Amino acid sequence: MKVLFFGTPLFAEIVLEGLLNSKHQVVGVVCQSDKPAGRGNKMVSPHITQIAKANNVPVFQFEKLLPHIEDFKNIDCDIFVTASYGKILPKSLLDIKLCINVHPSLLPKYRGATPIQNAILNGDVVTGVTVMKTEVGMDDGDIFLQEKFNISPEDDYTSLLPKLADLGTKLLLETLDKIENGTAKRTPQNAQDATFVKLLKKEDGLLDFSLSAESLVNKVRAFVEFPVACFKIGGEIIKVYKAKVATDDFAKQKLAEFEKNNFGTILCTKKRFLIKTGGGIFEILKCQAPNGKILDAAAFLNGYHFKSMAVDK
RNA sequence: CGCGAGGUAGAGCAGCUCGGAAGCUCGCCGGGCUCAUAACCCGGAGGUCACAGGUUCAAAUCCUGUCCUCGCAA
Repeated sequence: MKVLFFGTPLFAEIVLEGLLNSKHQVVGVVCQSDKPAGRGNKMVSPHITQIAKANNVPVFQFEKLLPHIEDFKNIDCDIFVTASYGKILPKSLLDIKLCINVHPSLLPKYRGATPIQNAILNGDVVTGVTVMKTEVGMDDGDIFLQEKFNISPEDDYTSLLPKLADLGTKLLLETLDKIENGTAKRTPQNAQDATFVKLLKKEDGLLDFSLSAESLVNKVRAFVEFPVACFKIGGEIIKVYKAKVATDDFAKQKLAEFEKNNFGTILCTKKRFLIKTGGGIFEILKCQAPNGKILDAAAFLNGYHFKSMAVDK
């Protein structure tokens, strides 16, 4: 089939690559417009544009889609496919052709912008990918295909996203085949079971050490790309990129030594970075001081001068 | 020219204000001690202080330029 693809970030890139390597033909890639980014605020194109250009696929970048409805009507294609495009498509656009979407969750659970992060954040063991009809409502269209996927305790957002994107690609290709030969079936979502997840904000990353160590580790895993889990000590922000719950004897012994201290107390600074929490011991494995590089805990501790032996409240 | 921080031994850092013998913590190599070690003791290797100019009797340190890295903001 001739596909017009809508998508912008990494998840969309992976699905697009899968489409390009399939028997289906991608007639164009629609992504968000260039934005100033990085030091110097230079204008940067979404990376997906390079993939499109490398495959000689035309790229369409619009600030708003609505003024370009007539242009879309003139594009020779059979179907629209969206994958993490980043904006809601107007009804007048969805009326032109059938439009299907790849969404990395078990819909109707986790409708919205950050399904992968929230699955990890909540400590889910199972998530999945859904291919459904794109509607004006947020991720509420009829489901074509859905498949579960196990989240490993070792997975963080960075490692899980490509796995779900690969699964999404597989389901998308199956759906396209079924639509093409007329065997596709749709199942409405059960709206009563729907949950919604919002865009993440900077302040969402702040770690609250009154919570359990396990939930803090989940936040680290979920937010590793953005906004990055962090805490303050002596007024300085320390970002945490990798952490675990410490349950070994050495850690337990340290916890016993500081039995009377409040949560947020740093238990050990020799070679391991342990912090007492409201439930268990939080161990930092990779972190970053302001202006510094991301370091292993041992390297970080060699040179870092603690201004306090407890995390700021 | 968006704002800011930095480049010193294999790693992480101090020293720069106020120029005058290259330091700390770890790692590495060798030896010692211990029932034991994520402990301790002794010794050792390892640096063109990012690069290029300038000032000076003397520059990691002061001045100018270049390259690279990172944080913030978007």
